[in-house]
Amino acid sequence: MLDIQLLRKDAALVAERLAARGFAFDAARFDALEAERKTIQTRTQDAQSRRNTLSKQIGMLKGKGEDTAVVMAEVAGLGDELKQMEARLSALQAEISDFLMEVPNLPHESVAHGLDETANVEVNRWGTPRSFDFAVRDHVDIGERLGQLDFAAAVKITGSRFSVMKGGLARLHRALAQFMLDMHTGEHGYTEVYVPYLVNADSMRGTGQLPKFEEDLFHVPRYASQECTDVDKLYLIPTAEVPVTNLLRDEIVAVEALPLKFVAHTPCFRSEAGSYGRDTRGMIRQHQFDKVELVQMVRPEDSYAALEALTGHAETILQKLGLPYRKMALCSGDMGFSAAKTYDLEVWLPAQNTYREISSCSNFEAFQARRMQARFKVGQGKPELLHTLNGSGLAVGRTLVAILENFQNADGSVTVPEALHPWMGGMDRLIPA
RNA sequence: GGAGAGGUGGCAGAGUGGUCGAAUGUACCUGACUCGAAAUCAGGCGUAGGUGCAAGCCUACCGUGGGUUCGAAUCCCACCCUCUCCGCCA
Repeated sequence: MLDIQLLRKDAALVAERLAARGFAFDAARFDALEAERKTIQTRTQDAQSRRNTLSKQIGMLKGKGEDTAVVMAEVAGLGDELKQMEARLSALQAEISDFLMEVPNLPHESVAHGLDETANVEVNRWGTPRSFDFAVRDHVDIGERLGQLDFAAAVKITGSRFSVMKGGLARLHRALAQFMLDMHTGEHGYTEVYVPYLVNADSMRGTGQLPKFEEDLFHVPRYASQECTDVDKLYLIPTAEVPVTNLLRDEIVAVEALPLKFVAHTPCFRSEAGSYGRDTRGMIRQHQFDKVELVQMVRPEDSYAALEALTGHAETILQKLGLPYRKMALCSGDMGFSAAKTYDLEVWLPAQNTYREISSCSNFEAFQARRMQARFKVGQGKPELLHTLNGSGLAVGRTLVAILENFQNADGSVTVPEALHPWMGGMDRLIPA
């Protein structure tokens, strides 16, 4: 959510900056709503004030045993009108809040202008894509030839866009998550957290998934055999960002506690509505996948340095695994709803002969913090909104795909990167059965 | 699943219709005393919004949402959460 004070002061400027990301901000509507709100609020509060004064008088008179008829008569007329004004005011405030909740974050000044991914800027590349002296297979072929990746079984059990892994591949998947967690806790100073995979609507609003992106989410009724009204829905998390960032919702922490750095390994659930034709083959786009997520809460002045550091933490994983990648600075139109600045890390996939997103690292500035009232306090000072950041470190399923494709051998086996050996129980290759 | 108790300021804890945004204790901040500290004493000490150049004034908030009333922390309804006992369970 944007700062309403900023909108009141300069809606035109905000509209201009939002246009850079392809969002049409209706400044006229905002101004009209605000003007009416202001009038109604002032009038309502005046009426409330009068009622309170008169009611106190009644209390005093009764205390002294005097007659209250005159005052009672005066206050009697106030009731209906006041009720109407209060209703109108709260309707207006809800309208303004709904309006604001659908406005995306302002892009940081360093973000390139552009409306889609073609305007993204490559920041750097790491590693050299390997050249193969045999025909490369994609991860689906490799996994199925190993006899360790089974999409047919997943379709039978659940449906499309799920997968079943077995044996060494399942272990490799687990090893990846363990390796990432151990790196981030041991080397990068993050605190591991375990969090719920089902969250309430307030949490989804806090990080910005709601109200705009309901269709991307899976949800369940809070109780079995219950009609699903909004309040009674629990949502499956689309990323650990949601439960982890919401740890700070409605909290005020001492400035000494910052920065807070959390890492969580969770499954993620996405309905992938509207992407029916894309990445239908393989594990690239699944309804359920695992991810190790990095989350930071920092002082506002530190958040851009923290974004660089956090992105670096994700890059370290790719480097240790020996996976070639490139770092992209997203343009204004390609960033997520809540982000002020985002770097995507894209890993090299030989079978697709291209780089594919494996991590997305964003600074949300105070956008999420304002929605969820996540604040810090210096000494006895006034609470201030902190800045939130997060990034994948990394998406486990896609990392697995990258390993299968980059480290495949002519005989159908796959070499396990050395960094993962401690978690592989002596297994250094996956070999077809 | 059954039975009961309860949700009040950072914490503890009063308050069952009328100057209650809320006693008291404690923590915290400022000042006095002290070489310094402790102890003691005095004052301060929630969040959000509106209005004003400002001092300030006003409004809302006692788990959440409704309702009754001139007036609700207090009464009524629904929901959420916590705790205790029994049952069940990884």
